[in-house]
Amino acid sequence: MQYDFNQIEKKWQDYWAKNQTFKAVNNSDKPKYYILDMFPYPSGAGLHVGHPLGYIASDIYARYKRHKGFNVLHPQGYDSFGLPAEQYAIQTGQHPAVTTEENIKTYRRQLDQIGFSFDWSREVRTSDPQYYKWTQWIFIQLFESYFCKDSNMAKPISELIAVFEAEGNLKINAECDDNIEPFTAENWNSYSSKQQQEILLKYRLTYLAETEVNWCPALGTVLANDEIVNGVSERGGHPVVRKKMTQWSMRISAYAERLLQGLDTIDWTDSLKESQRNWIGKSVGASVIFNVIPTERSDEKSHKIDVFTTRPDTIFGVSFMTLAPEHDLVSKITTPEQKAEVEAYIEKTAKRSERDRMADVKTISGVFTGSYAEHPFTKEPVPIWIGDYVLASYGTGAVMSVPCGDQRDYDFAKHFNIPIPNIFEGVDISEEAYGSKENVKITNSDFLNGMNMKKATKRAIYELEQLGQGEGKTNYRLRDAVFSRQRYWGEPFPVYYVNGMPQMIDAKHLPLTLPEVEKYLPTEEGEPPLGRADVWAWDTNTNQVVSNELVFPTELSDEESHNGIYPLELNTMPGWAGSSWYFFRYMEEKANRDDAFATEDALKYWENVDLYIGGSEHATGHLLYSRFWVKFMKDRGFVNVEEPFKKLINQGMILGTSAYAYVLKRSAEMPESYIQKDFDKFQRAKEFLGDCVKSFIISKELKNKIIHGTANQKDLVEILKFDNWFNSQTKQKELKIYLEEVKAEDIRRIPIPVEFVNSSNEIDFNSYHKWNPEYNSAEILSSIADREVEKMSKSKYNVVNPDDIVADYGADSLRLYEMFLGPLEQYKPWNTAGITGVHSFLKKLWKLYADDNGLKVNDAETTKDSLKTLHKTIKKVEEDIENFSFNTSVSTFMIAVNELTAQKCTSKEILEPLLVLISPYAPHIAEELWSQLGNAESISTAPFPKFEEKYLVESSKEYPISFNGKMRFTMELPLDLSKDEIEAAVMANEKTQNQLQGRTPKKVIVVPGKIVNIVG
RNA sequence: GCUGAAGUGGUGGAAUUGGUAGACACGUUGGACUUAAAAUCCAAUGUCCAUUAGGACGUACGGGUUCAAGUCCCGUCUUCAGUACCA
Repeated sequence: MQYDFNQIEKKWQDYWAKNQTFKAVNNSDKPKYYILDMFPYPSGAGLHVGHPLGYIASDIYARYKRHKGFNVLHPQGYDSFGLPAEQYAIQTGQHPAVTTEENIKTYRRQLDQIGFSFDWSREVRTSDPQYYKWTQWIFIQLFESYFCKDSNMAKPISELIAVFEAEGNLKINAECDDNIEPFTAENWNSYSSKQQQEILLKYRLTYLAETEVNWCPALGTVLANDEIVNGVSERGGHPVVRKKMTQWSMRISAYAERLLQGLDTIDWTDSLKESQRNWIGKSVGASVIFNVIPTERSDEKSHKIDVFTTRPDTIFGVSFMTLAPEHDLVSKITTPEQKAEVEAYIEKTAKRSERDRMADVKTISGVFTGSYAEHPFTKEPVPIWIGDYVLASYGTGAVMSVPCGDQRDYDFAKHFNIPIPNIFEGVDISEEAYGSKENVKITNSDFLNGMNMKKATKRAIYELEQLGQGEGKTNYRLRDAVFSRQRYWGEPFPVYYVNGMPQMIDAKHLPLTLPEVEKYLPTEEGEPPLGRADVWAWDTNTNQVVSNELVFPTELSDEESHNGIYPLELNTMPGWAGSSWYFFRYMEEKANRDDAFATEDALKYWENVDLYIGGSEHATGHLLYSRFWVKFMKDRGFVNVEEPFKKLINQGMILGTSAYAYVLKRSAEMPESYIQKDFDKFQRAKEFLGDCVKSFIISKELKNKIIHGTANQKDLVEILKFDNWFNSQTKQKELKIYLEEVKAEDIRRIPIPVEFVNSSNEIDFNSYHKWNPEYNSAEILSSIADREVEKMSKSKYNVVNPDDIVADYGADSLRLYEMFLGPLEQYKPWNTAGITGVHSFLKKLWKLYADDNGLKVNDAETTKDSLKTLHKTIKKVEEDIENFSFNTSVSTFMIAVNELTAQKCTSKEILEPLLVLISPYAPHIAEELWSQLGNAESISTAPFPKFEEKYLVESSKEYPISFNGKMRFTMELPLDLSKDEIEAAVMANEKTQNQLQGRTPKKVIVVPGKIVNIVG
């Protein structure tokens, strides 16, 4: 009986599918457990070995939970709207739905052969109209809601309208746009419908607003910040301009405080919570209004500068103000004398990206506007500057500068010779600002003198309020999220426009499906791709999508004479729309999904996700938006939970181990990109060529030490050793001289596909030359590959496809190896060579149960050793899984199998439970052996073995005997000895006397069961 | 700049509360089997010194606490990720 993994794995995957082994049920006596992976975007490239890492971990946990008696929901689906399919459509004209369908098929095939215990009957796809119908529905609910600050929750907009009708907006405490004019009930009732709609938009949780975007006219599209490099588009290098566009926004800022507070209730990693906290960016302080002093020549009335500060206690330390160069007031308050300089500065700043402004902290720049503001208390004039260290996008885009208390203000003041008044008692500020909030008293500050920060802050706010020039304020960095995309392959908005005002399509007519277009590009006028659709208007008479031609031209129509056919929204929703609620959809079985996104019963039963596994790159995107939508849905009574994901684990990325060879050929026509211009890499290349067997490279660290002059004697010895080694070998010397003459452009570094490099880093040139004959005549080609760890990518030829691994070693080997690589959350390199280790482990495991003559397992008596091995393993594996330390349990299995093999164990009593332990990790081999042992049911139904301490109790211990903390030898002693008895036994040992060489120990430390340390 | 994570053999990594550093694998070397190769099995394998016995050094670097430090404390460096000069 051989371990035929291909046959076994196929057999059990078919069995699971046929018997629906992993189908979850929505009612059960067992406790529920919902374990979810971040669903994948089905890209055209298919899976590489990095993708399944998180799925394997969650699958192990899901299978483990089933053994532990839980009703487990472990679904999978596809985030199938997205840019790559659209780009492919633009290039090839193929409908994104078609390519997406193909990609999903590939993904499914690849996932299936890894043996996941997914309940595929609950699959979701965000691009499926039956799914996005409900995404559109949620959008409508957001539109029909506002955020009540009194009750701190979302409420139906109808309630707000009722208030407006009864008392206007004077008393209402609701989250809204900044530019709200107060109105009475009378005003409201006299407004036209359009005016009322405009006002309501300012309160709705999703609303239309003018937003600044990075517009690239050449591409006809909006670009993300990281798609722009040096002011031009990353692809194509086209110019990018800032442009205002009307877009849908989500009022996520209303939920800032709840999103922050909620973090304390969920079990996520501290680093992840920290990045969300930073993103929300709460700061408590005050807003202060400074009146600009009008000059004779400046225009009209006085302007007001609103600043936000976290340190109102330092208000008497203000010696200047700084506005962001983009600040609206700049053009209004700049004096004619300063105008030229200010404008030049603004132009200069506009070219710098925010990243640029941020990275460069050394350069201090700014310009005086010529104007002054009046200090609210002292009434002294305060000069107003502009400086690019103040960002327009945060707070009010203006700062009251307190150089004695803030280092950036201090540097700015020093640079421009602005006075630095000291308001801290007994603090020296001649060298730097005093940023600490603790242990200091305020001075030179009128009514704040002698107070500490806390007290002074309170008092300053009180005094500002008395003057009407400020108030206590909490500021959040979190901005409302733009929700429109100028793309084709996304959810259409269920929105049509009457007189320019957005109207929702009634939920019962959803889904509003994507129209057909002949091209997936923006229109020539710069409209989104949906602008190309011919049939894209809403007929309110029939509630159907009809031809655009039926829409009355706006100039001819007013509301009365309209024919009831209106243009539909041309934008689509962003990628995070569908992913913000998909975890609820899985809760419902497909049969019941027509009338609700999930039934109440299903939502009540599954509540929220118990364990969520995915990449940390979603920390502030998906994971924040989902929390926002769930809170909203809770407020409106659609779901019962406040948070979507109770526990969350980030899996680290698996990196590729690229291989490079160095080629020396002066006249070769080789791609420019292979030339090593980087000095370090050039040196490395020379060393590789100089000695293809072993390369000694001075580490980067050592180089840095030499540069910084911090190398110690030991480091210098290292360097000398390297030189000696290189010089002592004549052949090397010749080669070295030869290489000395070599110019950087003579050495090429060529990527070698990883499949042509063996585990000893030797390059298989036969295969390589067949694949690429270009370098057949190269003068020298390093025969050993230089390895580099980088992201897996096609262009680096380091992608490893799981299909190949499964074909060569089997899914169980792949699963074990992915776990064996290292801790789940860590970034780690993939190296296929190492898989032989886990593969031969599986073979050894098989041999424990079966040999050429068939099954070896029998009813033999258990031995003490075997029981000990088994229970040690149970204990460790259980602890490991609970701690998500999957790498260490693989080692534990190896140790167990090595031990049981050495013990020649054949006892069913030992070997049967061992299979259950291994089955979450290597389910196929476990199922096969389990059924060979005569079990009719799938191993997934078996309970997890129970650990029993009694098998691990020892009677003696191999004590390490240390002298001054250094272990010298070990001594086997019974565990029931007292401290004194242990000491006596150790002192009587001949080796102890050898170590002491006649000295009398000063002290003997005995920790029973642990260690003996002899001092002296 | 700030925030977070990390730094252990040739490589991936282990050491869960301070108690035998390097488990388990990969790789390497030697051996067995074989006409040969593959597969499999056995042995060695942190570095240095020593014929052996054994010894010295060793967890990024420099200090400290302790009978005992990879683990705790202080300082420094490096790498990776994120970022918003956050007033």
